[in-house]
Amino acid sequence: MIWQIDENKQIHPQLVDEITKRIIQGAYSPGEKIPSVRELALEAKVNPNTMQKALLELEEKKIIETRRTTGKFVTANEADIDELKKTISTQIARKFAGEVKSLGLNSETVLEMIRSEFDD
Amino acid sequence: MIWQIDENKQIHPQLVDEITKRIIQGAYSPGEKIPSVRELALEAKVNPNTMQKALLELEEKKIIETRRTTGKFVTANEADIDELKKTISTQIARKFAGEVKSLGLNSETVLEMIRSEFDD
Amino acid sequence: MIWQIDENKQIHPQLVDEITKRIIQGAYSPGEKIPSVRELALEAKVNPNTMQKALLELEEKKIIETRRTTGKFVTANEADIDELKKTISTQIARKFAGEVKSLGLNSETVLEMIRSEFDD
Amino acid sequence: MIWQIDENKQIHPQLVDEITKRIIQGAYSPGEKIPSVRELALEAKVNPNTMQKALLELEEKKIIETRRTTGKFVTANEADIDELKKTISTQIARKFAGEVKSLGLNSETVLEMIRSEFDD
DNA sequence: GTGGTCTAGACCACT
DNA sequence: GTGGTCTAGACCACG
Repeated sequence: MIWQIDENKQIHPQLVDEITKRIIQGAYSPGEKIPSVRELALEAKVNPNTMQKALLELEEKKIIETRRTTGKFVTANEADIDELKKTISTQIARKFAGEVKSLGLNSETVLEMIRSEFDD
Repeated sequence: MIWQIDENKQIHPQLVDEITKRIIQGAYSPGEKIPSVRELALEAKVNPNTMQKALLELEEKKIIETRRTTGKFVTANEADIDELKKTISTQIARKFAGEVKSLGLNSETVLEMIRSEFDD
Repeated sequence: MIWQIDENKQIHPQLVDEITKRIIQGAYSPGEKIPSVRELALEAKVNPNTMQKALLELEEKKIIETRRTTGKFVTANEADIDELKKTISTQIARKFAGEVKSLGLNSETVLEMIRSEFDD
Repeated sequence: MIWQIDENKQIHPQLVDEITKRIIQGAYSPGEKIPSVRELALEAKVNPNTMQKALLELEEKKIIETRRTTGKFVTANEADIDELKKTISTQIARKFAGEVKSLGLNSETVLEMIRSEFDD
């Protein structure tokens, strides 16, 4: 699985986002074990410390949980994951809408642009 | 004019974006003088050096130009500015489309979300 | 290693030239790490920020590259470095030729002057 | 007559150099009147104050002289001018030789490069 | 200890 | 008062 990390921004927020995305997509499913910190760090070409920090943040958000000596697991509750998906989606949409509005684009133009992006 | 700067991200890219936005909106028009470095820095509550760096980047992108001891001016060529507007718009749209696609949302859902954002 | 900086001219272009020269000479070889920003700044008796700016310019010219938290390295590609040497040499020669031509000197005189300089 | 001024360097030294060059070439001959400060400033697209400062420096170097209410004149003494020409030429040659030596070029290569520049 | 960023404050050339 | 440059010193993320 590919990790796209921009070295010029802070790294662990990017890791958090990427893992969250994977959970939402179902790449890591509710109740499932996720790869070990070392494995993930290797994949992402990132220092294990940094990956550890990212996973800690996800745990604080109750998105994953640690079972000692066994590994880290995605939260079992599917409803929570669904809720998460909605929250993130609207966050992204809101941010996007804000940006295009501030450029002075009208909704027609914007919707058209989005449609053409989806036709690719 | 209001500056919304997030102190936790790098500042000068945010300044670049903000000024670019103003030029696209027409708040600063082609051929016109923009406020002095010091003035802008004061407005944005930012160190003049930081603003200077942002303006330098805009100059490298040929969006503004400097007349020594006189001030900085928006590029006179209106076609360039229009081009800029298109480029930026599609950039934003493409990024957004990429994000929502990677979350596994379909175009219907996405368009609906955008519409509801525009109804606010 | 000695740094000859003329305080009355802009400093960072001089730093750029000096470092470029060292790379061409092979004092810093392709693929090798160069001293840290702070170290170079200390050597050159210059503020680290100023050195940083100079190195940034070299990076934009693809002469050096940065590995975050590790250091800065000369571009590995030796052919590029060789190309660089040629480009710089002809640049200097062209500028010189332009100057002496505009003084109305003929090629004989010029060549003779150069020869005598090399006899020192 | 064309003036090539680089706005990013200090201006008046450039003016000094340019005028000196013209005198050496004979564009302004020994004993002759040179154009007025205003005229020169206009030609060079430079503030009259700046041109004035440049001419003052030339006067201090005894290259030109002011006759009140009449204008400024090139020093009458042709030997002086000739001396000047030699001094400047060797200065330029010495600087050039220094640069190419520090790049590690040998005299053969250098002489060849110069020749080819003169063949243009 | 590495690079990167920001602030504060100073000085310069030019108009 | 304009842009441009430099210094000094601080803090951050990362390894």
